[in-house]
Amino acid sequence: MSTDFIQCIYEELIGFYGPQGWWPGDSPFEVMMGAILTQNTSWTNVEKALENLSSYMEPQVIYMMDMDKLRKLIRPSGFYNIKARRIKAFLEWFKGYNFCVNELGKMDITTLRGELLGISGIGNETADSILLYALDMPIFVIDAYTRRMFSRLGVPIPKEYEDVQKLFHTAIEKNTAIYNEYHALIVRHSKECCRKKPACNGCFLKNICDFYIHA
DNA sequence: CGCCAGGGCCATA
DNA sequence: TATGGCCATGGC
Repeated sequence: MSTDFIQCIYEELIGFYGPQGWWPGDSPFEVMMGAILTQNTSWTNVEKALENLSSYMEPQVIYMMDMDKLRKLIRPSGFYNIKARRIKAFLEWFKGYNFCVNELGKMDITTLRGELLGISGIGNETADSILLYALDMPIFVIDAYTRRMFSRLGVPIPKEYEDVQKLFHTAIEKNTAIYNEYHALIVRHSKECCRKKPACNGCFLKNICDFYIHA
């Protein structure tokens, strides 16, 4: 059963790597900006952009900021024309909640997710990253690493984002801290191990994988 | 030099 | 529904 396997992999990863303490960021708003900036972009480049933004890191300030200035500041993160537009679109929506994180935190998670997805430039992964890592809401983030890692380990992964998410929501208890750690661990392991050993051969997950999937 | 990174939108069939 | 093109920088 792949749900047991998914639980088990979490235990293995947390045992091996320990807690990851995501998301790196000084405030929920910075996490939201990072979530947009990191779309298809390496985190090291995002860090440069966030550093450039650091003295302006308040929603009202960036909302008022000249577009050309914003473009220039986030340039290192790549796709800077599009991302500047996406940040402005997000802030235009956020203004409706008085740029107040606490107001978002009081909302029903399904309603809020729907609103985030309605913003141009916010898709499934970015929305869920904001919900989980900026607002501490219990939702599992699915990304390319998650799909690749588990399909390589032998778990059949659906095509639709929501279907993959359901798989993890079913397998793991609904717990924000665990969802937070698990996704971070998947990213950590994917960067550290799977990139060097594309089939996950010989890594410490191999035995558990053989036991559950190939038994 | 080429490849890719913690996606998402849009046009086309 | 499902591909394919596009956006762009910096690390390796």
